[in-house]
Amino acid sequence: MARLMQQRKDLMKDGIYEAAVATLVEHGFEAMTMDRVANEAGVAKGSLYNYFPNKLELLRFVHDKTVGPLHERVATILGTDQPAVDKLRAIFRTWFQYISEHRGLFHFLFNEYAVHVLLKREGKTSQGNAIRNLTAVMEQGMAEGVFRPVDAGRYAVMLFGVVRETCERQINSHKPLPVDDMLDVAMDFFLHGVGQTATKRQ
Amino acid sequence: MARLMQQRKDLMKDGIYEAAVATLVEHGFEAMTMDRVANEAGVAKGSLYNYFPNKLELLRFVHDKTVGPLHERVATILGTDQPAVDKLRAIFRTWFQYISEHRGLFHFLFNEYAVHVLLKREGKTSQGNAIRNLTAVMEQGMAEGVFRPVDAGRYAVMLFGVVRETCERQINSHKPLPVDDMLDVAMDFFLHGVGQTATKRQ
Amino acid sequence: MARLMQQRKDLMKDGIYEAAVATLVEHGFEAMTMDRVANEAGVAKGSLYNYFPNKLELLRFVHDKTVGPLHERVATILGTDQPAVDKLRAIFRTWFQYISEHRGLFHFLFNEYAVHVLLKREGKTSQGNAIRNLTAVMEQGMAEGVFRPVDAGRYAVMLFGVVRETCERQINSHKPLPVDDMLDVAMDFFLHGVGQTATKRQ
Amino acid sequence: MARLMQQRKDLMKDGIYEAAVATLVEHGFEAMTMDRVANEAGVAKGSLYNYFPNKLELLRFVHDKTVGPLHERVATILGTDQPAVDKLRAIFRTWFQYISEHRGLFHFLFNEYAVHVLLKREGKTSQGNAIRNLTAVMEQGMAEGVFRPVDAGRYAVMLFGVVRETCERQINSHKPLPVDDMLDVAMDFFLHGVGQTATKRQ
DNA sequence: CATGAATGAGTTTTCATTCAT
DNA sequence: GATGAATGAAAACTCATTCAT
Repeated sequence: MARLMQQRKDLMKDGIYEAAVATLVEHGFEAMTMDRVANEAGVAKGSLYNYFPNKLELLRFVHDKTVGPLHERVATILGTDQPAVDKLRAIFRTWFQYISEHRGLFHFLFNEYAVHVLLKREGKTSQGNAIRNLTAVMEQGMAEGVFRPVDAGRYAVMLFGVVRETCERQINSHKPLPVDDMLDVAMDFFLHGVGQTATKRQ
Repeated sequence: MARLMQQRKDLMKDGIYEAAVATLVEHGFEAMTMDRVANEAGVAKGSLYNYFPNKLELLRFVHDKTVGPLHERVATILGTDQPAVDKLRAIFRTWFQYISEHRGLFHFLFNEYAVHVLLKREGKTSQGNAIRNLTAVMEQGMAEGVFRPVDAGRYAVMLFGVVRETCERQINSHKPLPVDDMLDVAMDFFLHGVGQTATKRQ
Repeated sequence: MARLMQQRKDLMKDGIYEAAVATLVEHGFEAMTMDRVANEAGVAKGSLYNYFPNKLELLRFVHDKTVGPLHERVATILGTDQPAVDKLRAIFRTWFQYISEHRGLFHFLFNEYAVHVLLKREGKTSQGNAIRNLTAVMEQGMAEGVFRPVDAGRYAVMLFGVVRETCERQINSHKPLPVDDMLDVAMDFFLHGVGQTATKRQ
Repeated sequence: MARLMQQRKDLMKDGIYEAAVATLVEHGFEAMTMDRVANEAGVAKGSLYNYFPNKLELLRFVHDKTVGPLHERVATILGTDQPAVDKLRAIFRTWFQYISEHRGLFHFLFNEYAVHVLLKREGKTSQGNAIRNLTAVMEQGMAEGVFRPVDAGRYAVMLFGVVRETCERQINSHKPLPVDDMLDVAMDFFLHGVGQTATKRQ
């Protein structure tokens, strides 16, 4: 009985979630009004407030539900004992795949100022998390001797920039690229840079 | 006579521009109301509409007037006959300096969804422009033989990602880094990547 | 059988009554929502409507159940064969004690506009009742010869004003006075007024 | 020019004031919505906010504009060098007259819980003011030897209760009494009380 | 009967835009 | 052209009431 109720409740939350995402993707953040979400979800405006105390909380829910699985998958990868390079490939692949499957949410999650502000309050921006993870892998790679000794944090930032911008292009492009393709290019850039005479460095 | 009128008009537009920027920086994008801009500019709200048909057009103007000088400086650099690597350094330096000097405007210029939508219409986002420029330099570098032969466009995208994310960190950081520092790190990453055994590639 | 049901029903109504009073006292009239009452009573919001057809009726019930005992006590006093002055003292004492014990409900019971409107319909406001009672005692006192011959109804009104305002001060004061104290002062004012040369009247 | 503008502005404020009062009188405080006020005033809802930053401020304005003149008249009386009894008569007359002229506002100003709360924040309830004034006159009367030596503050409270309740009856009565009549009765009660054998006190 | 999710009209407030002066 | 009051369409949020389970 209680189980059924809970299921029902979850179903409703999921419905609202999907409506919110649809609204977000279709009209952007500024236009995501409670009215539209309710309308899209096919429920009354007031009903939204039975599930989320306010718009912010709904936003948070959308964010968490969207980003959560991604974080989990990445966490799993980080927990393995693969070499750094393999972890990196796996993480990149996860991201690229995820992005390819959730094209519309990308802008919302990464670019939206409001979301940025909203989530920064709690110090849990997606970027922050991602960069922390990348930093860990960078350090592992340096320990393994496969990465040059650099400032792991700052290179993680740049690395994240590479991935992010790649994703953004993927999203906005009319003919999206295969995941493996993106992966190879990013790894190549990351590992070797663009300079021709890399030997000089030695 | 007409010239004087035009000057007068331009002066007014400039005043409004500065008021808009001040409002933007001080209160953020969401809170940039016509009321506040008018107030900041010391003119009546209605007067704004004598110079800009609507808020969007005002935003466009602000964007263009803000980003314009940046584009010009970059264009100048592109027009010189320096080697690709030097051009790149110069462009990066320009950007980093610019960002450091316009911290408050960063989100508005690069990330704000509304601006994105606003400017995408004409295919002239800052990103688009920047990446086109970087692609040109990449191609020059390859022609010079200092860059490996790669897909210039896609590497330009990643390169832009490096710069953009670096800028974003710079903006959000409590203790911003010196421009030269950012520059060295970005160039190092760009040229050599992170991989240790670069020699293997040969 | 039916009796048990009725008892059960009454029990429920009492529970709701107490919850309503608690809400009223804690959060004030404006914030007394059906939600809060249900919550406080530990029943479902919908259940309230099995016992009261609507919020107004609940309010009416709360009012009556709260004021009822007061009326009864006063009625008992009126029914005795004490002299008017003693009755008056007894009634005043009853009121002052009651107010001291129900501080939080005062506004709701005496001043709240909504309640006023709500109850005026039936011409049975607390004030109306109280003044009728006072009028009776005034008349008795005049018959006994201890009160001057005056317009009983109008003096009853003023007398009620004395009591009411005293109560209101008591409620709003940070250091409430002892009941006997209030009583003595009110009786003194009522009997003698403030004029110095009362003898002149004779 | 500026004068005309100011006049225009004041006219609007007055219009809103009157609309607010009308709404208040007709429907009570709870039902005084900005919508209704705007409607009653014949202006757009948004226009209200050009004159009052929020509903509370509108309320405050209504209160002040309503009560202000009364306070002024009373202050004038207090400033004279009449004997206490004459001052009292004059003050009472002012109140009774004022009440007779503003019947509908009475409940709002004296009985409304919300107003009470609202104004208590600033320690400027009408009651507070009135009682302070009465206390001063009480003290003067005692100094003059025409009033018995009593606790001026507490008797002022009761005195105010007399006046207030008289006013309230006046408001709610179908056949209001002449001001002079109310005045005589109140003064008589105040000076002599109701007790027959006042001589006993001596 | 008990429940509590669903409803939707109603509330305050904001703000881009218009327009009479 | 300049002004700023007037507008009204949203927006977020509340809450008494209903009703399927």
